[in-house]
Amino acid sequence: MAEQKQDTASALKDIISHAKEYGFVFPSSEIYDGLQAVYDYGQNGVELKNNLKALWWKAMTMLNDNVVGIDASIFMHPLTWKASGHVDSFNDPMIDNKDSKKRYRADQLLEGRAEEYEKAGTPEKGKALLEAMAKAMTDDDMSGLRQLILDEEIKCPISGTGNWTEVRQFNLMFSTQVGAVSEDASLIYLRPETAQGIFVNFLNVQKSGRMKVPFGIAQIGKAFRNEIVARNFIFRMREFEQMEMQFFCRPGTEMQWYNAWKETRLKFHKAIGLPAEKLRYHDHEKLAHYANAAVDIEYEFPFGFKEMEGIHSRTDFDLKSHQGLSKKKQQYFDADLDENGKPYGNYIPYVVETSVGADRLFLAVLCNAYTNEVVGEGEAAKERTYLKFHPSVAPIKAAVLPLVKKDGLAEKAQDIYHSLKRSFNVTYDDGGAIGKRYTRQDLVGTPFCIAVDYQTMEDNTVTIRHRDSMEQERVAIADLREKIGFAVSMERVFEQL
RNA sequence: GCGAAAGUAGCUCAGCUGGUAGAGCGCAACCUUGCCAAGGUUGAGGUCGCGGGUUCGAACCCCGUCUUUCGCUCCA
Repeated sequence: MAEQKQDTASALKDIISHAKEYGFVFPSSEIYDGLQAVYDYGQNGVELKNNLKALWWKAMTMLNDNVVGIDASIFMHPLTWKASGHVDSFNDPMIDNKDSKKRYRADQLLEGRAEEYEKAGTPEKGKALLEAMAKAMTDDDMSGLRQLILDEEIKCPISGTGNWTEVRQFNLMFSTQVGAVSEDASLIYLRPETAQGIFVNFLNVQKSGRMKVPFGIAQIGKAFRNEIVARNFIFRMREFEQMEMQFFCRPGTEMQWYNAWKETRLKFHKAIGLPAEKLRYHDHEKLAHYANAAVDIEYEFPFGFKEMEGIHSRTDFDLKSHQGLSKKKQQYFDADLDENGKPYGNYIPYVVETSVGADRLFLAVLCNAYTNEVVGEGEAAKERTYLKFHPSVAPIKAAVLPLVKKDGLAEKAQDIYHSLKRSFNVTYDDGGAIGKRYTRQDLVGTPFCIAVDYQTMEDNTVTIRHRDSMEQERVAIADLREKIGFAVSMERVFEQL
Protein backbone atom coordinates (compact mmCIF):
# COMPACT_ATOMS: atom_id res chain seq x y z
CA MET A 1 0.00 0.00 0.00
CA ALA A 2 2.68 2.43 1.04
CA GLU A 3 4.74 1.30 -1.89
CA GLN A 4 1.84 1.89 -4.22
CA LYS A 5 1.41 5.40 -2.85
CA GLN A 6 5.02 6.10 -3.58
CA ASP A 7 4.63 4.77 -7.10
CA THR A 8 1.69 7.01 -7.82
CA ALA A 9 3.50 9.97 -6.33
CA SER A 10 6.50 9.36 -8.55
CA ALA A 11 4.25 8.76 -11.56
CA LEU A 12 2.86 12.25 -11.22
CA LYS A 13 6.32 13.67 -10.58
CA ASP A 14 7.61 12.04 -13.75
CA ILE A 15 4.76 13.55 -15.71
CA ILE A 16 5.36 16.99 -14.20
CA SER A 17 9.05 16.77 -15.10
CA HIS A 18 8.27 15.61 -18.59
CA ALA A 19 5.68 18.35 -19.04
CA LYS A 20 8.24 20.95 -18.13
CA GLU A 21 11.17 19.54 -20.02
CA TYR A 22 9.29 19.15 -23.27
CA GLY A 23 7.39 22.42 -23.29
CA PHE A 24 3.92 21.39 -22.14
CA VAL A 25 3.46 23.06 -18.76
CA PHE A 26 5.68 25.48 -16.84
CA PRO A 27 5.17 26.83 -13.33
CA SER A 28 3.98 30.43 -13.58
CA SER A 29 6.59 33.17 -13.11
CA GLU A 30 9.13 30.53 -12.24
CA ILE A 31 12.08 32.93 -12.14
CA TYR A 32 10.42 34.56 -9.14
CA ASP A 33 9.90 31.18 -7.45
CA GLY A 34 6.54 30.67 -9.05
CA LEU A 35 3.05 31.53 -7.94
CA GLN A 36 1.10 28.93 -6.07
CA ALA A 37 -1.45 27.01 -8.12
CA VAL A 38 -0.84 28.93 -11.32
CA TYR A 39 0.76 27.38 -14.39
CA ASP A 40 1.61 28.37 -17.94
CA TYR A 41 1.23 26.24 -21.05
CA GLY A 42 4.31 25.93 -23.24
CA GLN A 43 4.74 25.57 -26.97
CA ASN A 44 3.53 21.99 -27.08
CA GLY A 45 1.03 22.32 -24.27
CA VAL A 46 -0.84 25.12 -25.98
CA GLU A 47 -1.20 23.05 -29.15
CA LEU A 48 -2.55 20.11 -27.20
CA LYS A 49 -4.93 22.29 -25.23
CA ASN A 50 -6.14 24.13 -28.33
CA ASN A 51 -6.78 20.80 -30.03
CA LEU A 52 -8.85 19.60 -27.07
CA LYS A 53 -10.81 22.83 -26.99
CA ALA A 54 -11.44 22.75 -30.73
CA LEU A 55 -12.63 19.15 -30.51
CA TRP A 56 -14.99 19.94 -27.69
CA TRP A 57 -16.27 23.10 -29.37
CA LYS A 58 -17.00 21.38 -32.63
CA ALA A 59 -18.45 18.30 -31.00
CA MET A 60 -20.88 20.59 -29.21
CA THR A 61 -21.78 23.21 -31.78
CA MET A 62 -21.19 21.49 -35.12
CA LEU A 63 -22.53 18.05 -34.29
CA ASN A 64 -25.62 19.31 -32.49
CA ASP A 65 -28.17 21.25 -34.52
CA ASN A 66 -29.50 23.00 -31.47
CA VAL A 67 -26.34 24.09 -29.67
CA VAL A 68 -24.69 27.44 -30.36
CA GLY A 69 -21.76 29.15 -28.70
CA ILE A 70 -21.06 32.45 -26.99
CA ASP A 71 -18.04 34.11 -25.41
CA ALA A 72 -19.02 36.14 -22.37
CA SER A 73 -16.83 38.50 -20.37
CA ILE A 74 -14.96 37.55 -17.25
CA PHE A 75 -16.31 40.61 -15.45
CA MET A 76 -19.99 40.60 -14.71
CA HIS A 77 -22.39 42.78 -12.78
CA PRO A 78 -21.92 42.09 -9.05
CA LEU A 79 -25.57 41.14 -8.64
CA THR A 80 -24.89 38.16 -10.91
CA TRP A 81 -23.06 36.49 -8.06
CA LYS A 82 -25.75 37.37 -5.60
CA ALA A 83 -28.27 35.63 -7.86
CA SER A 84 -26.09 32.60 -8.40
CA GLY A 85 -25.56 32.11 -4.69
CA HIS A 86 -21.80 32.53 -4.88
CA VAL A 87 -21.66 35.63 -2.70
CA ASP A 88 -23.29 33.70 0.12
CA SER A 89 -21.86 30.25 -0.31
CA PHE A 90 -18.34 31.33 -1.26
CA ASN A 91 -17.92 33.50 1.83
CA ASP A 92 -17.49 31.24 4.80
CA PRO A 93 -16.19 32.23 8.21
CA MET A 94 -13.90 29.37 9.21
CA ILE A 95 -12.36 28.49 12.55
CA ASP A 96 -9.82 25.81 13.41
CA ASN A 97 -9.44 23.82 16.57
CA LYS A 98 -5.74 23.85 17.41
CA ASP A 99 -5.81 20.47 19.16
CA SER A 100 -7.72 18.34 16.70
CA LYS A 101 -6.58 20.38 13.67
CA LYS A 102 -10.14 20.26 12.43
CA ARG A 103 -11.72 23.18 10.64
CA TYR A 104 -15.31 24.25 11.10
CA ARG A 105 -17.58 26.90 9.78
CA ALA A 106 -18.06 29.33 12.63
CA ASP A 107 -21.66 30.03 11.70
CA GLN A 108 -22.51 26.33 11.71
CA LEU A 109 -21.06 25.85 15.18
CA LEU A 110 -23.22 28.66 16.48
CA GLU A 111 -26.31 27.43 14.66
CA GLY A 112 -25.73 24.03 16.21
CA ARG A 113 -25.63 25.58 19.66
CA ALA A 114 -28.82 27.53 18.97
CA GLU A 115 -30.55 24.30 18.06
CA GLU A 116 -29.45 22.76 21.32
CA TYR A 117 -31.03 25.65 23.20
CA GLU A 118 -34.23 25.03 21.31
CA LYS A 119 -34.27 21.36 22.23
CA ALA A 120 -33.44 22.17 25.82
CA GLY A 121 -36.58 24.27 25.98
CA THR A 122 -34.91 27.66 25.98
CA PRO A 123 -35.56 28.84 22.44
CA GLU A 124 -35.23 32.49 23.42
CA LYS A 125 -31.54 31.93 24.20
CA GLY A 126 -31.06 30.31 20.84
CA LYS A 127 -32.82 33.14 19.10
CA ALA A 128 -30.66 35.73 20.83
CA LEU A 129 -27.56 33.85 19.82
CA LEU A 130 -28.60 33.69 16.19
CA GLU A 131 -29.34 37.40 16.17
CA ALA A 132 -25.94 38.19 17.62
CA MET A 133 -24.37 35.95 15.02
CA ALA A 134 -26.28 37.52 12.14
CA LYS A 135 -25.14 40.95 13.26
CA ALA A 136 -21.52 39.88 13.43
CA MET A 137 -21.81 38.29 9.98
CA THR A 138 -23.30 41.36 8.34
CA ASP A 139 -20.72 43.57 10.06
CA ASP A 140 -17.89 41.30 8.95
CA ASP A 141 -16.96 41.15 12.61
CA MET A 142 -14.77 38.06 12.72
CA SER A 143 -13.45 38.55 16.23
CA GLY A 144 -17.04 39.07 17.37
CA LEU A 145 -17.92 35.68 15.93
CA ARG A 146 -15.01 34.13 17.74
CA GLN A 147 -16.07 35.77 20.97
CA LEU A 148 -19.54 34.26 20.62
CA ILE A 149 -18.01 30.81 20.28
CA LEU A 150 -15.83 31.42 23.33
CA ASP A 151 -18.73 32.83 25.33
CA GLU A 152 -20.87 29.83 24.52
CA GLU A 153 -17.93 27.57 25.43
CA ILE A 154 -18.41 25.55 22.28
CA LYS A 155 -16.03 22.61 22.21
CA CYS A 156 -14.58 20.76 19.28
CA PRO A 157 -16.40 17.41 19.03
CA ILE A 158 -13.14 15.65 18.18
CA SER A 159 -10.70 17.02 20.72
CA GLY A 160 -13.26 18.27 23.22
CA THR A 161 -11.32 21.48 23.78
CA GLY A 162 -12.11 25.14 23.21
CA ASN A 163 -8.64 25.93 21.89
CA TRP A 164 -9.69 27.90 18.81
CA THR A 165 -7.81 29.93 16.23
CA GLU A 166 -9.04 33.28 14.95
CA VAL A 167 -12.07 33.22 12.69
CA ARG A 168 -11.02 33.82 9.13
CA GLN A 169 -13.09 34.69 6.13
CA PHE A 170 -12.44 32.46 3.19
CA ASN A 171 -13.61 34.24 0.11
CA LEU A 172 -13.34 31.93 -2.84
CA MET A 173 -13.97 34.75 -5.32
CA PHE A 174 -11.28 37.16 -6.43
CA SER A 175 -12.32 40.76 -6.39
CA THR A 176 -11.06 43.92 -7.97
CA GLN A 177 -12.28 47.46 -8.61
CA VAL A 178 -13.84 48.91 -11.69
CA GLY A 179 -13.47 52.64 -12.07
CA ALA A 180 -10.40 54.82 -12.20
CA VAL A 181 -10.88 56.69 -8.95
CA SER A 182 -10.78 54.29 -6.07
CA GLU A 183 -13.39 56.13 -3.97
CA ASP A 184 -15.92 55.90 -6.76
CA ALA A 185 -14.91 52.45 -7.83
CA SER A 186 -17.22 49.55 -7.34
CA LEU A 187 -16.13 46.15 -6.22
CA ILE A 188 -16.50 43.45 -8.83
CA TYR A 189 -15.52 39.82 -8.97
CA LEU A 190 -13.61 37.69 -11.42
CA ARG A 191 -16.13 35.05 -12.38
CA PRO A 192 -15.83 31.85 -10.33
CA GLU A 193 -17.67 29.93 -13.05
CA THR A 194 -18.53 30.61 -16.67
CA ALA A 195 -22.12 29.41 -16.44
CA GLN A 196 -23.63 32.74 -15.40
CA GLY A 197 -22.44 34.39 -18.61
CA ILE A 198 -24.71 31.98 -20.43
CA PHE A 199 -27.71 32.43 -18.15
CA VAL A 200 -27.72 36.21 -18.41
CA ASN A 201 -27.57 35.88 -22.21
CA PHE A 202 -30.19 33.19 -22.44
CA LEU A 203 -32.86 35.44 -23.95
CA ASN A 204 -30.41 37.33 -26.17
CA VAL A 205 -29.38 34.10 -27.84
CA GLN A 206 -32.86 32.64 -27.87
CA LYS A 207 -34.37 35.69 -29.54
CA SER A 208 -31.57 36.71 -31.91
CA GLY A 209 -30.97 33.12 -32.95
CA ARG A 210 -34.70 32.18 -33.13
CA MET A 211 -33.80 29.24 -30.92
CA LYS A 212 -36.51 26.82 -29.87
CA VAL A 213 -36.39 24.95 -26.59
CA PRO A 214 -34.74 22.53 -26.21
CA PHE A 215 -31.46 24.16 -27.16
CA GLY A 216 -28.02 24.66 -25.70
CA ILE A 217 -25.43 27.40 -25.36
CA ALA A 218 -21.76 26.42 -25.21
CA GLN A 219 -18.84 28.42 -23.93
CA ILE A 220 -15.13 28.05 -23.30
CA GLY A 221 -13.55 30.49 -20.91
CA LYS A 222 -11.44 31.26 -17.89
CA ALA A 223 -12.77 31.19 -14.36
CA PHE A 224 -11.05 32.05 -11.09
CA ARG A 225 -11.25 30.62 -7.62
CA ASN A 226 -9.17 31.53 -4.65
CA GLU A 227 -8.58 27.97 -3.55
CA ILE A 228 -7.40 27.48 0.00
CA VAL A 229 -5.29 24.52 -0.97
CA ALA A 230 -4.22 23.84 -4.47
CA ARG A 231 -2.96 20.36 -5.17
CA ASN A 232 -1.99 17.90 -7.81
CA PHE A 233 -0.25 19.96 -10.45
CA ILE A 234 -2.76 21.57 -12.83
CA PHE A 235 -5.70 19.64 -11.38
CA ARG A 236 -6.77 22.46 -9.08
CA MET A 237 -5.61 25.88 -10.16
CA ARG A 238 -6.62 29.37 -9.14
CA GLU A 239 -7.10 30.33 -12.77
CA PHE A 240 -8.62 27.65 -14.92
CA GLU A 241 -10.55 27.13 -18.07
CA GLN A 242 -14.02 25.65 -18.30
CA MET A 243 -15.74 24.17 -21.32
CA GLU A 244 -19.39 24.09 -20.59
CA MET A 245 -22.79 23.95 -22.11
CA GLN A 246 -26.13 24.88 -20.62
CA PHE A 247 -29.00 23.02 -22.19
CA PHE A 248 -32.43 24.65 -21.82
CA CYS A 249 -35.41 22.33 -21.84
CA ARG A 250 -39.07 22.11 -20.92
CA PRO A 251 -39.65 21.44 -17.21
CA GLY A 252 -40.30 17.75 -16.68
CA THR A 253 -38.02 16.67 -19.52
CA GLU A 254 -34.82 17.50 -17.70
CA MET A 255 -34.02 13.96 -16.55
CA GLN A 256 -34.28 12.65 -20.06
CA TRP A 257 -31.78 15.27 -21.27
CA TYR A 258 -29.61 14.77 -18.22
CA ASN A 259 -29.29 11.09 -19.05
CA ALA A 260 -28.69 11.76 -22.72
CA TRP A 261 -25.89 14.26 -22.08
CA LYS A 262 -24.36 11.99 -19.48
CA GLU A 263 -23.90 9.34 -22.17
CA THR A 264 -22.84 11.75 -24.89
CA ARG A 265 -20.12 13.26 -22.76
CA LEU A 266 -18.66 9.93 -21.69
CA LYS A 267 -18.52 8.90 -25.32
CA PHE A 268 -16.52 12.03 -26.11
CA HIS A 269 -13.82 11.18 -23.60
CA LYS A 270 -13.52 7.68 -24.98
CA ALA A 271 -13.37 8.99 -28.54
CA ILE A 272 -10.33 11.16 -27.83
CA GLY A 273 -8.52 8.11 -26.53
CA LEU A 274 -9.15 7.90 -22.81
CA PRO A 275 -9.61 4.21 -21.95
CA ALA A 276 -13.01 3.06 -20.66
CA GLU A 277 -11.52 1.42 -17.58
CA LYS A 278 -10.08 4.73 -16.43
CA LEU A 279 -13.41 6.52 -16.70
CA ARG A 280 -16.41 6.19 -14.44
CA TYR A 281 -19.54 7.96 -13.30
CA HIS A 282 -19.86 9.19 -9.77
CA ASP A 283 -23.35 10.17 -8.67
CA HIS A 284 -23.66 12.95 -6.15
CA GLU A 285 -25.46 12.10 -2.98
CA LYS A 286 -25.28 15.57 -1.54
CA LEU A 287 -26.58 17.99 -4.12
CA ALA A 288 -25.55 21.61 -4.51
CA HIS A 289 -28.14 24.28 -3.82
CA TYR A 290 -29.02 24.60 -7.49
CA ALA A 291 -29.26 20.97 -8.57
CA ASN A 292 -31.81 18.16 -8.55
CA ALA A 293 -29.45 15.59 -10.06
CA ALA A 294 -25.70 15.59 -10.52
CA VAL A 295 -23.05 13.19 -11.73
CA ASP A 296 -19.32 13.48 -12.26
CA ILE A 297 -17.34 11.82 -14.96
CA GLU A 298 -14.18 10.82 -13.15
CA TYR A 299 -10.86 9.89 -14.62
CA GLU A 300 -8.30 7.75 -12.84
CA PHE A 301 -5.39 10.15 -12.42
CA PRO A 302 -2.13 8.96 -10.83
CA PHE A 303 -3.59 10.32 -7.58
CA GLY A 304 -6.87 8.41 -7.95
CA PHE A 305 -10.28 8.77 -9.55
CA LYS A 306 -11.11 12.48 -9.61
CA GLU A 307 -13.72 14.69 -11.19
CA MET A 308 -13.02 15.75 -14.72
CA GLU A 309 -16.50 16.76 -15.84
CA GLY A 310 -19.75 17.49 -14.05
CA ILE A 311 -23.22 17.02 -15.47
CA HIS A 312 -25.85 18.79 -13.41
CA SER A 313 -29.55 19.20 -13.67
CA ARG A 314 -29.78 22.78 -12.41
CA THR A 315 -33.57 23.11 -12.63
CA ASP A 316 -34.73 26.67 -13.14
CA PHE A 317 -32.70 27.89 -10.17
CA ASP A 318 -30.42 30.25 -12.06
CA LEU A 319 -32.88 31.80 -14.51
CA LYS A 320 -35.48 32.20 -11.79
CA SER A 321 -32.96 33.78 -9.49
CA HIS A 322 -31.83 36.22 -12.19
CA GLN A 323 -35.44 37.02 -12.97
CA GLY A 324 -36.11 37.79 -9.34
CA LEU A 325 -33.10 40.03 -8.87
CA SER A 326 -33.11 41.77 -12.25
CA LYS A 327 -36.88 42.09 -12.49
CA LYS A 328 -36.58 41.00 -16.11
CA LYS A 329 -38.70 38.05 -17.12
CA GLN A 330 -36.63 35.06 -18.15
CA GLN A 331 -39.47 33.05 -19.60
CA TYR A 332 -39.90 31.36 -22.92
CA PHE A 333 -43.11 30.91 -24.88
CA ASP A 334 -43.42 27.33 -26.06
CA ALA A 335 -45.80 27.09 -29.00
CA ASP A 336 -45.59 23.31 -29.19
CA LEU A 337 -48.85 21.56 -28.37
CA ASP A 338 -49.25 19.39 -25.32
CA GLU A 339 -51.36 16.20 -25.16
CA ASN A 340 -54.50 18.33 -24.85
CA GLY A 341 -53.70 20.18 -28.06
CA LYS A 342 -52.83 23.40 -26.25
CA PRO A 343 -49.53 25.26 -26.42
CA TYR A 344 -47.22 24.64 -23.49
CA GLY A 345 -47.09 28.43 -23.13
CA ASN A 346 -44.78 30.50 -20.96
CA TYR A 347 -42.31 28.94 -18.58
CA ILE A 348 -38.81 29.35 -17.25
CA PRO A 349 -36.80 26.54 -18.86
CA TYR A 350 -35.02 23.92 -16.85
CA VAL A 351 -31.30 23.58 -17.42
CA VAL A 352 -28.96 20.63 -17.81
CA GLU A 353 -25.32 21.62 -17.58
CA THR A 354 -22.23 19.82 -18.81
CA SER A 355 -19.04 21.37 -17.51
CA VAL A 356 -15.57 20.00 -18.10
CA GLY A 357 -12.31 21.51 -16.93
CA ALA A 358 -10.10 22.08 -19.97
CA ASP A 359 -7.02 21.81 -17.77
CA ARG A 360 -8.27 18.63 -16.17
CA LEU A 361 -9.01 17.09 -19.54
CA PHE A 362 -5.53 18.15 -20.61
CA LEU A 363 -4.03 16.49 -17.55
CA ALA A 364 -6.02 13.30 -18.11
CA VAL A 365 -4.93 13.12 -21.73
CA LEU A 366 -1.31 13.80 -20.78
CA CYS A 367 -1.29 11.22 -17.98
CA ASN A 368 -2.89 8.64 -20.23
CA ALA A 369 -0.42 9.34 -23.04
CA TYR A 370 2.69 9.16 -20.87
CA THR A 371 4.18 5.75 -21.53
CA ASN A 372 7.35 4.29 -20.19
CA GLU A 373 8.06 0.80 -21.43
CA VAL A 374 10.85 -1.63 -22.08
CA VAL A 375 11.33 -2.61 -25.70
CA GLY A 376 13.50 -5.45 -26.96
CA GLU A 377 14.73 -8.41 -24.98
CA GLY A 378 17.78 -9.40 -23.01
CA GLU A 379 20.86 -7.41 -23.90
CA ALA A 380 19.01 -5.30 -26.44
CA ALA A 381 16.28 -4.26 -23.98
CA LYS A 382 15.98 -0.56 -23.39
CA GLU A 383 13.55 1.83 -21.89
CA ARG A 384 11.41 3.90 -24.15
CA THR A 385 9.36 6.93 -23.15
CA TYR A 386 6.75 8.38 -25.43
CA LEU A 387 3.44 10.22 -25.40
CA LYS A 388 0.71 8.08 -26.86
CA PHE A 389 -1.67 10.86 -27.90
CA HIS A 390 -4.63 10.27 -30.14
CA PRO A 391 -3.39 11.73 -33.47
CA SER A 392 -6.15 14.34 -33.49
CA VAL A 393 -4.93 15.92 -30.24
CA ALA A 394 -1.15 15.53 -30.70
CA PRO A 395 0.61 18.93 -30.72
CA ILE A 396 2.71 18.07 -33.76
CA LYS A 397 1.18 15.78 -36.35
CA ALA A 398 4.25 14.78 -38.32
CA ALA A 399 8.00 15.37 -38.55
CA VAL A 400 9.94 15.34 -41.79
CA LEU A 401 13.39 13.82 -41.33
CA PRO A 402 16.09 13.37 -43.98
CA LEU A 403 18.03 10.18 -43.33
CA VAL A 404 21.26 12.14 -43.78
CA LYS A 405 21.91 15.76 -44.59
CA LYS A 406 24.02 15.20 -47.70
CA ASP A 407 23.25 14.19 -51.30
CA GLY A 408 20.23 16.46 -51.57
CA LEU A 409 18.14 14.56 -49.05
CA ALA A 410 17.82 17.59 -46.78
CA GLU A 411 16.55 19.75 -49.64
CA LYS A 412 14.05 17.12 -50.67
CA ALA A 413 12.84 16.85 -47.08
CA GLN A 414 12.49 20.64 -46.88
CA ASP A 415 10.28 20.58 -49.96
CA ILE A 416 8.01 17.99 -48.39
CA TYR A 417 7.91 19.94 -45.14
CA HIS A 418 6.83 23.13 -46.90
CA SER A 419 4.21 21.32 -48.94
CA LEU A 420 2.59 19.88 -45.82
CA LYS A 421 2.75 22.78 -43.39
CA ARG A 422 -0.39 24.43 -44.74
CA SER A 423 -2.43 21.32 -44.01
CA PHE A 424 -1.43 20.43 -40.47
CA ASN A 425 1.17 21.10 -37.82
CA VAL A 426 4.40 19.58 -39.13
CA THR A 427 8.02 20.02 -38.12
CA TYR A 428 11.43 19.48 -39.71
CA ASP A 429 14.53 18.10 -38.02
CA ASP A 430 17.91 17.14 -39.47
CA GLY A 431 20.05 17.31 -36.33
CA GLY A 432 21.90 14.19 -35.17
CA ALA A 433 21.28 10.53 -35.93
CA ILE A 434 17.87 9.56 -37.26
CA GLY A 435 17.20 7.33 -34.27
CA LYS A 436 17.68 10.27 -31.96
CA ARG A 437 15.27 12.33 -34.02
CA TYR A 438 12.62 9.60 -33.84
CA THR A 439 13.00 9.64 -30.10
CA ARG A 440 12.66 13.41 -29.89
CA GLN A 441 9.33 13.14 -31.67
CA ASP A 442 8.23 10.28 -29.40
CA LEU A 443 8.84 12.46 -26.38
CA VAL A 444 6.36 15.09 -27.54
CA GLY A 445 3.94 12.53 -28.96
CA THR A 446 4.22 13.15 -32.69
CA PRO A 447 2.30 10.26 -34.26
CA PHE A 448 4.08 10.17 -37.64
CA CYS A 449 7.67 10.58 -38.81
CA ILE A 450 8.33 10.95 -42.50
CA ALA A 451 11.82 9.78 -43.46
CA VAL A 452 13.44 10.86 -46.70
CA ASP A 453 16.02 8.29 -47.85
CA TYR A 454 17.95 7.43 -51.01
CA GLN A 455 15.01 5.59 -52.50
CA THR A 456 13.02 8.83 -52.22
CA MET A 457 15.43 10.40 -54.69
CA GLU A 458 14.64 7.66 -57.19
CA ASP A 459 10.89 7.07 -56.94
CA ASN A 460 9.42 9.89 -54.83
CA THR A 461 8.33 7.66 -52.00
CA VAL A 462 9.08 8.11 -48.30
CA THR A 463 8.61 6.01 -45.21
CA ILE A 464 6.08 6.82 -42.53
CA ARG A 465 7.19 5.61 -39.14
CA HIS A 466 4.37 5.06 -36.66
CA ARG A 467 4.99 6.25 -33.14
CA ASP A 468 3.33 3.49 -31.15
CA SER A 469 4.39 0.42 -33.12
CA MET A 470 7.65 1.93 -34.48
CA GLU A 471 6.79 0.22 -37.72
CA GLN A 472 7.43 1.82 -41.08
CA GLU A 473 5.49 1.82 -44.31
CA ARG A 474 6.47 3.21 -47.66
CA VAL A 475 4.12 5.68 -49.32
CA ALA A 476 4.25 8.07 -52.25
CA ILE A 477 4.97 11.71 -51.42
CA ALA A 478 1.83 12.62 -53.35
CA ASP A 479 -0.29 10.62 -50.89
CA LEU A 480 1.16 12.09 -47.70
CA ARG A 481 -1.19 15.00 -47.32
CA GLU A 482 -4.31 12.91 -47.61
CA LYS A 483 -3.07 9.91 -45.66
CA ILE A 484 -1.70 11.75 -42.66
CA GLY A 485 -4.22 14.56 -42.90
CA PHE A 486 -7.05 12.10 -42.51
CA ALA A 487 -5.38 10.17 -39.69
CA VAL A 488 -4.92 13.33 -37.61
CA SER A 489 -8.25 14.94 -38.46
CA MET A 490 -11.02 15.61 -35.99
CA GLU A 491 -13.30 13.58 -38.19
CA ARG A 492 -11.63 10.48 -36.78
CA VAL A 493 -12.94 11.46 -33.36
CA PHE A 494 -16.36 12.59 -34.55
CA GLU A 495 -16.90 9.26 -36.28
CA GLN A 496 -17.17 7.70 -32.85
CA LEU A 497 -19.72 10.13 -31.46
C1' G B 1 -4.68 26.27 7.33
C1' C B 2 -2.05 21.94 10.21
C1' G B 3 1.64 17.95 9.84
C1' A B 4 5.71 15.40 6.97
C1' A B 5 9.43 15.50 3.09
C1' A B 6 12.05 18.12 -0.55
C1' G B 7 14.42 22.48 -3.41
C1' U B 8 22.21 22.19 -6.40
C1' A B 9 22.90 23.02 -14.71
C1' G B 10 17.07 22.14 -19.17
C1' C B 11 16.20 16.87 -16.69
C1' U B 12 17.89 13.00 -13.00
C1' C B 13 21.05 13.43 -9.17
C1' A B 14 26.36 13.42 -6.43
C1' G B 15 28.82 16.82 -3.25
C1' C B 16 32.44 13.38 3.45
C1' U B 17 33.44 16.27 10.13
C1' G B 18 31.73 23.71 7.04
C1' G B 19 37.36 25.26 3.19
C1' U B 20 34.04 29.72 -2.37
C1' A B 21 30.62 23.53 -7.29
C1' G B 22 30.58 18.07 -10.19
C1' A B 23 28.59 13.69 -13.17
C1' G B 24 25.24 11.40 -16.61
C1' C B 25 21.70 12.58 -20.04
C1' G B 26 19.98 16.60 -22.80
C1' C B 27 21.12 21.21 -25.66
C1' A B 28 24.12 24.27 -29.62
C1' A B 29 27.89 24.41 -33.71
C1' C B 30 30.90 21.69 -37.00
C1' C B 31 32.48 16.87 -38.78
C1' U B 32 30.81 11.83 -39.40
C1' U B 33 26.49 8.92 -40.46
C1' G B 34 22.05 3.84 -45.17
C1' C B 35 16.62 3.73 -39.99
C1' C B 36 15.27 3.74 -33.73
C1' A B 37 18.43 8.15 -28.01
C1' A B 38 25.08 4.68 -28.83
C1' G B 39 30.92 8.09 -33.32
C1' G B 40 34.39 12.64 -33.02
C1' U B 41 35.72 17.78 -31.81
C1' U B 42 34.29 22.22 -29.57
C1' G B 43 30.98 24.99 -26.64
C1' A B 44 26.97 27.30 -23.77
C1' G B 45 24.63 26.81 -19.10
C1' G B 46 24.61 27.26 -11.79
C1' U B 47 25.76 34.03 -7.08
C1' C B 48 23.55 25.80 -4.78
C1' G B 49 15.05 28.71 -4.19
C1' C B 50 15.26 33.57 -1.61
C1' G B 51 16.55 36.68 2.88
C1' G B 52 18.90 37.02 7.43
C1' G B 53 22.20 34.88 11.31
C1' U B 54 26.55 32.02 13.36
C1' U B 55 31.73 31.65 11.50
C1' C B 56 38.14 33.75 9.42
C1' G B 57 35.10 31.01 5.85
C1' A B 58 28.30 28.39 4.52
C1' A B 59 25.46 24.36 -0.86
C1' C B 60 26.39 22.12 4.16
C1' C B 61 24.81 24.67 10.80
C1' C B 62 20.50 28.03 12.89
C1' C B 63 16.04 31.22 11.97
C1' G B 64 12.56 33.16 8.61
C1' U B 65 10.30 33.01 3.89
C1' C B 66 8.73 31.17 -1.01
C1' U B 67 7.68 26.94 -4.03
C1' U B 68 6.63 21.72 -4.87
C1' U B 69 5.05 16.72 -3.42
C1' C B 70 2.39 13.61 0.24
C1' G B 71 -1.33 13.09 4.44
C1' C B 72 -5.35 15.70 6.92
C1' U B 73 -8.91 19.69 6.20
C1' C B 74 -11.81 22.35 2.78
C1' C B 75 -14.28 22.67 -1.88
C1' A B 76 -16.68 21.82 -7.13
